[in-house]
Amino acid sequence: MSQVAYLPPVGKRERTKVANRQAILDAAREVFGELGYEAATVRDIIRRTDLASGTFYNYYRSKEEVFEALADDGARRFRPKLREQFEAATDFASYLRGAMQAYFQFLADEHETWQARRPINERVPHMRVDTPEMERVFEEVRDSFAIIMERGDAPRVDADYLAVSAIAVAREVGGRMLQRR
Amino acid sequence: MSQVAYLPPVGKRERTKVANRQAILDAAREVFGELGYEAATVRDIIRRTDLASGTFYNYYRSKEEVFEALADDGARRFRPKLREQFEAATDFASYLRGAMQAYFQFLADEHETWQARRPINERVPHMRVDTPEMERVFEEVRDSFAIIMERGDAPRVDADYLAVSAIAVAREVGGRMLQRR
Amino acid sequence: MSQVAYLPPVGKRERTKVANRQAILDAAREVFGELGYEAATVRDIIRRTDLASGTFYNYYRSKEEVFEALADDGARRFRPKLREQFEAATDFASYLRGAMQAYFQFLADEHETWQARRPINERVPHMRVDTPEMERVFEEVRDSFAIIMERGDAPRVDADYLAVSAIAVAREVGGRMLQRR
Amino acid sequence: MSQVAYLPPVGKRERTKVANRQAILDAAREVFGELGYEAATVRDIIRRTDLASGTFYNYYRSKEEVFEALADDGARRFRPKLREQFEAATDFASYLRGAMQAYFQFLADEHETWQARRPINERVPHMRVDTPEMERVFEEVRDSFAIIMERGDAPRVDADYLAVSAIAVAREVGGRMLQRR
DNA sequence: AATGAATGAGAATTCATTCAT
DNA sequence: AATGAATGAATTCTCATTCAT
Repeated sequence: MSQVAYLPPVGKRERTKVANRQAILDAAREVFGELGYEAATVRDIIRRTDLASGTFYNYYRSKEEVFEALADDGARRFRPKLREQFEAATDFASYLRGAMQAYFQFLADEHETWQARRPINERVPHMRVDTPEMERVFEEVRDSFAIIMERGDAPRVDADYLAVSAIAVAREVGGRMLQRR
Repeated sequence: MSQVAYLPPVGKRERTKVANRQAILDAAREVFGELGYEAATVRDIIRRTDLASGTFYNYYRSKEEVFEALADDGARRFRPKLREQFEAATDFASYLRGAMQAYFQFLADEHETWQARRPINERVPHMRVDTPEMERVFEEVRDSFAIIMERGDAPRVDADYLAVSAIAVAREVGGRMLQRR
Repeated sequence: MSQVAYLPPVGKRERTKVANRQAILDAAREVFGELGYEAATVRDIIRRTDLASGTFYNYYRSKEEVFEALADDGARRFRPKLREQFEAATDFASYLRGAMQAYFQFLADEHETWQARRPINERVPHMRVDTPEMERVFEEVRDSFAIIMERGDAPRVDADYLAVSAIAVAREVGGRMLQRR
Repeated sequence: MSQVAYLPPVGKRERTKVANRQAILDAAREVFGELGYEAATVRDIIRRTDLASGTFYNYYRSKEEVFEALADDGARRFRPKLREQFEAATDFASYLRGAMQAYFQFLADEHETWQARRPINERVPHMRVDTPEMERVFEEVRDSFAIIMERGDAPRVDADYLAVSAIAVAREVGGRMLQRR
């Protein structure tokens, strides 16, 4: 409050656009986690923020858009962990195990987020792999599978389907894990 | 007023309640398939019907309820097909293959229905296996796995997790299949 | 259908119209008492009955009508008590006291009914004295006042206004009494 | 589109919230006066206004709430008139007479409002003296009675009951006066 | 006369979005 | 860029009433 001169005033107005964008994202994560995607409203989100309702629209055009941003953000943050597992893996089994565990850990850490995210993935039919970052996660998994399978003695399986299946299992099992809290 | 004698008027009043219930269910299947669960409204459903808006509420209390009824109905109709596969299966692999194919076929046959159904399963966190009939499908799969694994030389794996995983993969792959139409 | 001759059928159908009319009236008394006039619906009333919804309309045309019938019925039952007080009264004061007490007793006995009745009286602007029987109660009070005042040494006051005022006070005080239960 | 430069458009946006709140209150007074409390709808009220339907809910949560605000407002405006009568009164009778007349005058001036107000007071059982300002009117009357009775030669009567009765009579007689227009 | 499902008008209310400040 | 009141379309759902049986 008392401030050394030359420091910009501290108040709502001083927020950077970046900070506002993040504030909305964080609020949305909470709200989707608590209410689910469908029940959540833009008002719910903006209410958790100290921004005004109109301000939401300076950053996102709709609930859908903020949801996608959220999913994208999660995928982006998860990818490095996946990469680590790939680098540490010695064979297919160890990669799969590591990646699954990493995912479950990530899920546990974000709990609400992912609880909320799932609905979206499926609610809009084509949203399975459908933010850019989610697509990159899929590619990462598929390519890792391909490399490891080639490298080793593993059976030749279509890497695409394998990746899809592994991701499906990870989600399903992860989701159940969370439901049991 | 003027009516051909001996021909009773054919109005909604003489429909059986069963027929009305089914008409709503059918309309809902279409609507969820076309618009997705979230976008669909009760009005959309009833509009596809020649019933009055208030009549919907004589049968279902909400969009949720009709959706659940739909899911339940689908699961109930799928179960016999699953049973057939179990009876025809000679080993684990053949059961898995048969069940998956049966599922994909069922999906293809119902297209819209399932496209719509998925959203719900996931939107409400606990809805994965959560209408009574869906639970019975899960049990059927799990028990079939258990029996087949015992019977044969298959590796001992937790049948619960295996069933969950197989179902997740079936859904995911099936969903993608439909998305490509 | 096939019935032993000479024995009237036992069942809903055997109800007399009088009994049905009374059943509706009784149900309405309860419902208005519990929900208040405005919140009460015809459905609420008929539900307390073992009659079908359509049957209501064989007896009363609307919620208003059944309410009026209720008010009328109450007034009709109260009038004799008022008459007793008049006959027992020796002077103005004793009549007023007796009538008030009789009213409060009547109110206490019917509790729900009157709790419910009041709303109506006032909700529809002209309903103060406005069922035939309520008008007769008013006349009874006014005439009793007039007779007693003439008979005695009482001050000459307009009997109409006096009756209106006395009734107003009785209602107000009676109402408050009930509110304190 | 074409606008005189320098003259800002006059739209609802620049109204003060106070003006909007008052506009709704005024519209409600009219509507309740014309239709009665029960028949009136929020739509009727907002329609008399040049506000949008949703705007109603920015100010009041329901028909009930706006009604209470109306009653409160009336009582607040009446109280000073009552005070004047108290100050001008020389004895109990003159106060009672003055207060009654002031009330009838107030009623006549507001006609519709009060015609409408009564229903509410009674519909909800405890609403007799129940907005803060109405309670203050009651207290004013009671205290005035007490002071005047102490001051003078008046008979000792419970001031509470006396006030209740006087108010009841004033309402009833006033109401009848209005009904005869 | 009784039944009770069907009707459909209409009420309350929410909510994404706009836009003057 | 932020604000937050205003907007009004849209939705859910209730309910009095009808009417075929």
